[in-house]
Amino acid sequence: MASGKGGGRSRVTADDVAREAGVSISAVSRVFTPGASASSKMRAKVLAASERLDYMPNAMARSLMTNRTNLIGIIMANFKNPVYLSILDSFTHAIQQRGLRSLLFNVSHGDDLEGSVRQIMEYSIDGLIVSAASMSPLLSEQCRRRDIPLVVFARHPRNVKANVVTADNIAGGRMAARLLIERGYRRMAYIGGPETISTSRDRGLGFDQALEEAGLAPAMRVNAADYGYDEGHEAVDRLFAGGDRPEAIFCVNDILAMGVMDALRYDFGLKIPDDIAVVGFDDIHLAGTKPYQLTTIRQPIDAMVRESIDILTDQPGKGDEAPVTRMLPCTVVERGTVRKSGTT
Amino acid sequence: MASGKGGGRSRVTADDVAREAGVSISAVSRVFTPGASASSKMRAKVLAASERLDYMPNAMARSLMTNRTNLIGIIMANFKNPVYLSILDSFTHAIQQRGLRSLLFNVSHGDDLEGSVRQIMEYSIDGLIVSAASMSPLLSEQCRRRDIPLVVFARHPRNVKANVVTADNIAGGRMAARLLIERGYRRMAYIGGPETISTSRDRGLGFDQALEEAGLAPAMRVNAADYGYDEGHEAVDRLFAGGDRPEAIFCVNDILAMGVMDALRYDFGLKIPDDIAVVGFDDIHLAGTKPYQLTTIRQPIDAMVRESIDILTDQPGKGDEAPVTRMLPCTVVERGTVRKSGTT
DNA sequence: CGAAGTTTTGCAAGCGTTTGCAGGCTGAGG
DNA sequence: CCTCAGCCTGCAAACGCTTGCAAAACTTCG
Repeated sequence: MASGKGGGRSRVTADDVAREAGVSISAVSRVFTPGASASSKMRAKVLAASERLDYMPNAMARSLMTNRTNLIGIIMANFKNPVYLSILDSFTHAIQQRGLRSLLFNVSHGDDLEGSVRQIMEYSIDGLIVSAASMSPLLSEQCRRRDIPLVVFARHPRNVKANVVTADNIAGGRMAARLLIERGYRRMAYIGGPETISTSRDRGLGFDQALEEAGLAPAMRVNAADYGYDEGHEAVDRLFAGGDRPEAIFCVNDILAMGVMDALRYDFGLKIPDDIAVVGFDDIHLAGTKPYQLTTIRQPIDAMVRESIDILTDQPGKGDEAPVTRMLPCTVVERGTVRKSGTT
Repeated sequence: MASGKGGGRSRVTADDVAREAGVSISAVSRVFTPGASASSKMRAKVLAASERLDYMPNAMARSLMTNRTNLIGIIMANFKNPVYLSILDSFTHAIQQRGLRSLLFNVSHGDDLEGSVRQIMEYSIDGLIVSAASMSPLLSEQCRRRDIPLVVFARHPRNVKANVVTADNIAGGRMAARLLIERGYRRMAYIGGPETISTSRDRGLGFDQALEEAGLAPAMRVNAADYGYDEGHEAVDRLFAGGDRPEAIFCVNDILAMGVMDALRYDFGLKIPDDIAVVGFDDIHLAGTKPYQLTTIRQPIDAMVRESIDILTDQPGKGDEAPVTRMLPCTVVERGTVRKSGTT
């Protein structure tokens, strides 16, 4: 029966506040429920009592009745690429702005996705964002069954039925190609990531499309084993092993491009952009640093994030609607790894 | 098969499973509660029924009874420094390993901490990790009042009563100094972060201590406005404005050190380590890349994280114990920004 | 001043679990 | 065959909140 007495050991409940304020429990509840009706007199009494007792509604109990937890799940896997820190920043911020909370799941350490799915579902979250390579059909099936809106972020899986928010990677690939063509480069290479990943495929696809439209040969192609700096070195080694060196390299993302640039400069003694051009993707903060000055294709992260949250929060009304796909345009960020003049 | 009539619209509850299996609700509950007693026959029936119905206990309802949410809150602010991506990786992984979940709060966008605190407390989390500069006494007070174990991570605030897990920053600063002294450097500078931050203070303190012990003058000192690459440039400008150039610069962290290195090389045309030495702190992944090859002091992130979670999960038993402080040792990671031989 | 209309308020029935308690069942010992 | 432990199991009371419903309180107006 510890209401206000002693040191405040046990939690203060609505009941305590009600007693303290001389009103009913429902009254307390209504004061803390945005839409509910309550006279200003009562509101004042309850608020004062809550203040005195340092009361705070229990989110668990509330969600039991309302069926809403205000929790948004975020599944992430790639904790090596700094761009994901920006993404996380953007997501958590957007989520908090709307009075929601972020439940973060890490599926990178070989923690099997399937197992995690169970753990996630126990919390009956209000929405789920998947920003990880592995998008199992199981997951989308579970979400559908439980009516949990799902957004796949920055990936475009073919086999699952889910909302998708992504950059227009194909168009982004084309931008890279057109920029290089315009500047007089002809023999191109594309260094992608694992072939299974849609972003890697799409960027390469767009790149080749634009090359073909310009009557050029398709890009020489190497797939890095993973998105990372070190993989960039290894990819260049393989690319150059063929003997036929390209004039320009388009990389599936910035962190890889940085590894590529350093391999070109330090291992092969090439000058960028004089000897060879490099274009990246993402526009991470480090791409703008002095040693790199990387020309790159920027994804509109913030806009993509906003779009994702919008879809999640709008969904409840619609229920069985067909999943939507939003592709947001990329932009070219020109720095110093592609020469300016279009010489031949 | 989709069990529930109509297509599985509403959640499957223990009640449904009980009916399906021909047992009581309590039986279902006990099967899903690790310690509880249940005959293997009943267990089998319940498990089979749950499988058929795709049942999953509701974490909210459970925590209402048990008073445990299995939720660990993480408060973070610095989403620009890549080291925090590793930290987050490590934390989420460790948390999930123990069957807990991570609730992530971003307090970087000027979202006031005070307001966030309320939002956090509503979820009656089982533990809280604060890895942000701003550690208000209010927060620790609230945690104490609600009996929520609290760990301040990688910060060492003086004014709050809370558990603290941090690297031994003073010793780390000394390591940097001793390395530089041993290699024959004499006139040192320290580029710190905002003076209010304990890590910045402590690293500088240790650095100066070791200088004094060696009979050297204290380090010239500049404080960057924030931890970031760009701030490194600006700090060097201010440092060199005095006219008296140091032979070596110790930076409060790697990302700042990278900015410093590039300012030295590109703006002042200095060679590292021939003209000037640089030492960083953290050992982020990018510190090892070709253009930087930064010699740095590494914090044992994984160990610190494990220690933090241990404290959080042990705490419930102890309750009112005095807060503990754990300082873990750093190590020197030598690369190429300090010359090898100790010439004079 | 009283009737009709409009809030405001309290009651009580949930929400999906866990858990103390007591009755039921099982099997061993007499 | 009966008794007495021991385990299982179901009942029902929480946990802290929301919300439909109807009574109470206040307004407005004839």
